[in-house]
Amino acid sequence: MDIITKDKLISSGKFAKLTNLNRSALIFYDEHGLFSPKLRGENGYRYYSPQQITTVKFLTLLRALEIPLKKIRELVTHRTPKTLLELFTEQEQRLDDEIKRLRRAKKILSSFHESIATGLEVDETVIAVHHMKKRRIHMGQPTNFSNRKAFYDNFLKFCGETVHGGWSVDYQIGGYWDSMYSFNYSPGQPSRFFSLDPDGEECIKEGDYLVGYTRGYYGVTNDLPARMEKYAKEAGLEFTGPVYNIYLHDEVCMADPDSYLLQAFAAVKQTGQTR
Amino acid sequence: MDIITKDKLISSGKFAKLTNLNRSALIFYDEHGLFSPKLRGENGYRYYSPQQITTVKFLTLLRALEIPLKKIRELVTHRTPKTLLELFTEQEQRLDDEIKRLRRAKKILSSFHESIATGLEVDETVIAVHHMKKRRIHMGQPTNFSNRKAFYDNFLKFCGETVHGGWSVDYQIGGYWDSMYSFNYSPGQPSRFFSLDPDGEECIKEGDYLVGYTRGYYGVTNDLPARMEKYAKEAGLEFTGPVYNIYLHDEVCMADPDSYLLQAFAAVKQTGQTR
DNA sequence: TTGCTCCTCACGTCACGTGAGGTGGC
DNA sequence: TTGCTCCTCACGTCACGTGAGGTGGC
Repeated sequence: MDIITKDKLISSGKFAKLTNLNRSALIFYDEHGLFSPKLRGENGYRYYSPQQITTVKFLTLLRALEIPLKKIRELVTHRTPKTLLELFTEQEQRLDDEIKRLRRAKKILSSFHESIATGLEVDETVIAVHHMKKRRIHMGQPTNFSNRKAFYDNFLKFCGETVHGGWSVDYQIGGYWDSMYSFNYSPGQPSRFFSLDPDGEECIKEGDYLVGYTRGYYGVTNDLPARMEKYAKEAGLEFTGPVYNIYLHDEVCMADPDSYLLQAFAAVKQTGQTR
Repeated sequence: MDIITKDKLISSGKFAKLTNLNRSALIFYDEHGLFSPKLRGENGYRYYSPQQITTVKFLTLLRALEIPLKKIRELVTHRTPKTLLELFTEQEQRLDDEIKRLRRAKKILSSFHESIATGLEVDETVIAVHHMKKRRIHMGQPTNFSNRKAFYDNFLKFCGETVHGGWSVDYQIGGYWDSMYSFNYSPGQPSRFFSLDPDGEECIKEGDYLVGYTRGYYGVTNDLPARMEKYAKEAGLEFTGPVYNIYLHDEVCMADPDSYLLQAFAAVKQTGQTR
């Protein structure tokens, strides 16, 4: 090997720039026996060899994988091709998992994103028929409102069963009624809960829906069911399917609980008999 | 809104289990004004409402995005649909970047993986002709060996130019010679450096290569060039293209610098004249 | 009564980042 | 000489995790 002379070597500042590391990180690695400069000047200056760039690159790769320094130190002192191969195999798996996790987070984000954006675009004073695209959801079991804390029990039950079934409870949760009749009769008691899970096993069917909005805390529907029924009657619409409630703006994006924006939509068809 | 009574509420331990958070995290959030229980018992017990599960879910989503608590606190106190929409748009971008970063890390890992695995499978005592698949690389500029620290200068130059050109210097770096003649003549002085970048603009062409191995520190080729020439002569092979050097086992997986495993391969064809 | 859960400090951890105060090199 | 780089402490930071020591509830 070569004789090491200072003129071939690189000071800590320059080496930091070359490797895109903070100088303090280099000092930290040196102090903790992870990675030391090739040479120490009589004045204490740290000098690195160009070859050490590749070593640092490998170190930063391991750090980018969030392997703790303790494990890196172990690894580096006991490395063999076989142990490294094991590590790499394990880490490739971990990376796959992590990528999946991030993709999931993206899905959740864009689900919220869509709701909030819709809430901003929409004219909430107007009730109208809109064509809605198919939308996947995860549907919970039927609810059971027999005692006074039933809402919470049902909500908890939905969350528990959702997680237990391997579904995610991170998407927004909405309320489902079998019919406009039951929505109007007991707007605070959905027949089922559902979550806006784009990988859900069921879906909100594509089709025409009568869509209305109101503001208020969870469960507050004000006169919305009545307004929807009235509109339907006047427009010659017949309710043909379930009613869905989704909070487009909820606690996630609003501080004032009385301003949450509820969207209700019910499957309808034209009867032809307009008043 | 409902009157809050304890029987609808959930203790900190149970709430922690429900939300899959550590109890200490809940206490930490409470102490730092991020998220507090609905009710505090006279004995100091923390009681959460089932509704707060969704709040926590949102919190953990933000934490999963690695948004610092400080920013989360700001966000939560000043949230509006618009600011949240901005945040989500920004975070979706960040997630895309992060996924790209992880994919890149995976590529780097699998590149090392392949080298190490090949090094373990191979019979390093044998020189032989192998058909090699096309392999993308990033090729550096021609080297210039005029002074005694030229190797390091060239190496640094390659690294600098690679990064500067937008390429990655995280893949393994190898040596390239225009011909077997120049490899044999100056085995310590490659005509160019290259990196095993699978997105590189050039490639090692698919075809037949004479492949040999030796062990030693970077730049140590021992008698490998001579052995390759001898083998070629005896087997009636003609060298038709460049020579590549790759360290299958280098400092990444070996502690002993004298045991690094070098693979050299040179493009050949049969002349038909076997001795 | 037993065992489980809850509480509040207080200190630890991880991988650096950030000065303060001072020296070395071209 | 000036300005830049380097050094060594020492303390800060971030988001909890981990006991210790003690109380409350069924």
